[in-house]
Amino acid sequence: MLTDLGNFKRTKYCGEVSLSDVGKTLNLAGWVHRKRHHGGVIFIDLRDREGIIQIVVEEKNNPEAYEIADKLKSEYVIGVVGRVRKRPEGTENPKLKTGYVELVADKILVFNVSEPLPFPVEEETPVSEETKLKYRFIDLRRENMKNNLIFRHRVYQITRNFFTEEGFIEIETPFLTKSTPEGARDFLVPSRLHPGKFYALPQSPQLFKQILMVAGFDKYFQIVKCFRDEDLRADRQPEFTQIDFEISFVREEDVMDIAEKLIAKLFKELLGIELKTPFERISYKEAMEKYGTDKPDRRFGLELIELTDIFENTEFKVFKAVIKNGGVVKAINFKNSNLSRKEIDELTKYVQSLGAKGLAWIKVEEGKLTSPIVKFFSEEETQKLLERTQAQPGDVILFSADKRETVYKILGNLRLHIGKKYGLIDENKWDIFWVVDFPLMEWDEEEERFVALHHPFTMPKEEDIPRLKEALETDDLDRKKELVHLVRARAYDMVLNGEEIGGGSIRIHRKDVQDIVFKLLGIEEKEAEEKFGFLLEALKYGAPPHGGLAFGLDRIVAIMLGLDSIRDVIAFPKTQRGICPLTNAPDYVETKQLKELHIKVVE
RNA sequence: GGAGCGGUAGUUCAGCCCGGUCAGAACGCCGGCCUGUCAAGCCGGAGGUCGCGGGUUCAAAUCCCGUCCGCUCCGCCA
Repeated sequence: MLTDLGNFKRTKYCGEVSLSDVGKTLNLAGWVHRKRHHGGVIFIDLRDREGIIQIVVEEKNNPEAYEIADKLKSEYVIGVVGRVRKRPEGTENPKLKTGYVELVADKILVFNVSEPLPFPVEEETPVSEETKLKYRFIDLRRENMKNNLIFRHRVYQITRNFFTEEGFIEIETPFLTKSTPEGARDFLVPSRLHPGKFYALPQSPQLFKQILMVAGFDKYFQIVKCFRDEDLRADRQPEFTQIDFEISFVREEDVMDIAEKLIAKLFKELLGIELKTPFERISYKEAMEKYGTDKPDRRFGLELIELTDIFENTEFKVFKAVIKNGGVVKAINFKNSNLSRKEIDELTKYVQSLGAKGLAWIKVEEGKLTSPIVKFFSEEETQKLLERTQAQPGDVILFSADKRETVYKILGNLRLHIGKKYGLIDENKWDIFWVVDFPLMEWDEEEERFVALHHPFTMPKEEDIPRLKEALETDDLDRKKELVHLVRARAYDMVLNGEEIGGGSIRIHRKDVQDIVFKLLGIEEKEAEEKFGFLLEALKYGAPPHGGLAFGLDRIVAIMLGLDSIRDVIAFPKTQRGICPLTNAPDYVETKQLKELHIKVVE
């Protein structure tokens, strides 16, 4: 039954056959999507990339083709030569794009057979992630996955055209590069030619694009894979794609303007949505205080309310202790929720999973307050609290009192949890804005040193540089922290529906400033020389002022398509433990290979 | 490293609480019938190491312990 392609040549995609083809003879090729056998007449839904068309085979008119059609099974790969005709009246199928025509088979060629599929190409039944990834070639035949990848392709095209029109030059940077400290864990590649030495896969092309600026390519862009060996999430894969760009002789506004234009263009051309530019900007401080996160989802309320001042002199031991230790008291008011004890218990469990000791709450009811803690409050405190939270009967106020960062984390996540769980999020809204005025560095308790919030090449605000210098000079750690925390970065993040989709900064182009920053980050001169020497060297030879940004392409595509996981916009993604079920990577290698690489595995 | 949810037929699931006719459904698959269907229909059939290992018990899909895998989250991710 099987036949070679022979001189068969496809003349059209199945999905593109239309009324204008009626009467024509076409050669179609594709997969048997489904077969309906009526005894005497067989209908075959033939599927290719562009869609599905109905093939008709009648026994009395074409016994030869009928005999072959009879034997066809799902997902056999066939070619059909036939004549397009208008469907008989009353048999049209408006659900199909091609539903007003059908192809009367003249000849059927069977190019290949298929075993029964592990799961159907139809999407009615969901399939477990692992099965989908193991049989990704089947999964990608599905309408949604196929469309996702085509959508992604269009994002590439629009992006490339956009940057080209704006005068940017696309330049590739190496994947086999040098491991650098700071940031994520590197994937390492052993060097065969240099025993004991390793390349690292780039976490981003950051240093190379800066060097390209020094080289005079004043507008660079690239759609590029990046690699970070960290734990995975729904929006994080070990290898992911960035839209990366960098420009010389610019300030923040110039970079942000280009970034906005690209996003606005993608939304307009792909979704038909006009985003209002320039995008709104909020400060890091505002984001943290109101939402407890630097990437707030503002499509719903439930903002964090500051209460520390109200409880400054409280007798309530828990709050008192927290405030005395420099912590804060904040709350969210879940308006008109009438939460039951059971629901509050669930929320308590949730915050406990985040590391909270518990969840203090007040149920505001008609004429009374139900709460395990309100009895410890003074009359005045209760009054001010109700006023500040604008409490009404039906509301439930949920508290967090702890170190500032902890309160942000607890309430920020609780807010999001409630928003999702209780359907507060307006899914039809597109909330896009910038977060600006990030601190340059923050103190890392564990490592007992400052770490860069963005990366070590981010330019501090000019007016804050004296503070940096002073911080460098003082030996008083508390004073040092105080000074450093006041230093703001010339950095900006773009946030879309509560996800960070891009971030960038104006970079340090002066060696003296870079030296100060490295020193404060605890990177000694020798280390800086070893690890970033090539950049520092470049900065000596006429580095222009420059800045840029990188977008997370996978995230952008996923959000635009309304998907929760970037796995659904990546052809061959990894599972949460970094495994590819299709290829079974990572895997053991031959001892010989290890030997060549001068590597010995230690248990 | 930690928390939660899940793992039963090819697929998606029910059964698990309360151990004993609980090895079940739908779809798919195989065979047959059928000339206008399009999630075709009708009749018949095959198909399971209940993730894995151990324990408790007269008896375990069901209870307990451990472990592996998938997903979500915290930590981590400049």
